[in-house]
Amino acid sequence: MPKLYHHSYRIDIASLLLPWFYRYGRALPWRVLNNPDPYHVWLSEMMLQQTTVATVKKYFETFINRWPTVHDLAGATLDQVLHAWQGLGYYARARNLHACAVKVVQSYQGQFPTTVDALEGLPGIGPYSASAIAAIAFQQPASVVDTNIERVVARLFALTVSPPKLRQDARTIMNDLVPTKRPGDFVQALMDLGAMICTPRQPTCLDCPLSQVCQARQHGMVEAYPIKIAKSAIPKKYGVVFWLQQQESKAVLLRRRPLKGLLAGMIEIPSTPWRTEAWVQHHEIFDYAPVKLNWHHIPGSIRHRFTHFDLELQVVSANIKDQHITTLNQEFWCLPQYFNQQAFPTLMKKVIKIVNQTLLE
DNA sequence: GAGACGTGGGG
DNA sequence: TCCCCAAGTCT
Repeated sequence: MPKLYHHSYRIDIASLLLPWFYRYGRALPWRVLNNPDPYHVWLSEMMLQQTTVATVKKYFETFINRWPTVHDLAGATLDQVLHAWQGLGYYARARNLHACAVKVVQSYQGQFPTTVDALEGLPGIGPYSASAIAAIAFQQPASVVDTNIERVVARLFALTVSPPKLRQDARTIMNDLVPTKRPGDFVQALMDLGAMICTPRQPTCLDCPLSQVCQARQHGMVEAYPIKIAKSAIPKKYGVVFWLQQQESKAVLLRRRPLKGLLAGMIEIPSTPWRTEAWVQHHEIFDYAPVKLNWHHIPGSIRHRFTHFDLELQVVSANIKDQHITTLNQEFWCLPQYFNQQAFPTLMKKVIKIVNQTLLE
């Protein structure tokens, strides 16, 4: 525990922070002053994991309009949920979201549990989300720490430990800071402060209600906190996509990805494996082709950055007279006018776009 | 504990 | 263009 940390900050911080929050805090679709719907709180927290507020807003509205209650969501198919989640990323969240809804209905009569421990036992809910839901939806003084609060706390107390130790230290401090009165407002206020004022770069300390008690500010070193870890370079991978289209019907061959791993359960256009060596040898590429045909290279390429590698895809295309080929395990044909029903990740939308540009010329 | 896991926006 | 980063979780 930092030496300069005092218990009295509990009062100081809340009394400084809450007036600022009630005046400048963000209006968000899932945020209401009193008695928020736990389903809304939970749904927003799942979507907000590693995802910006601006992006989440659209998806949140779509989901609650389509599935107004956790019962409705539990009654949806996984495929429907994956489709609605397309473009939002981290697709394991969509699988966990559906599994969690089912479990809440089956094991909790459709009522979310109210304790941190019980919440953390649900799919997709980890330490952060369990605490956040408990505090915001159920008014529990839970120790909520996300990257925003972690950064704010690191600066307030000039914490020099590096993650992941910082996360634990921040949790300990937040456990003391969080008030029993309106804890949900308090943690949301800290998150808004981190998102609007105490930002990673160029924080606007002149507008900060806590600047008077901020130790990093007193040292003139605000941006030095929290300590950052140097990131290693990410590898580059290559793949070749096979755009196979029926001559008459114009149906395109698609397939579903495995239910585990990258883009799990999402729909893709068949391709070679993605590997770190570029694909040069034709025979090597076409060993992976869904059918032996005369493939034509489509000009241009798709570059896509995932969290842990860069991907460059080339596209080859071919037409096939009839549905001669036996579709393998996860392959199926789809007419382009029904593409909007497929759960395509953004990467595949890029592929479709480049193909359309070429074929329309 | 470290790596896997998406995407879009800002500087 | 490139790098950083965003209300983390799971294995």
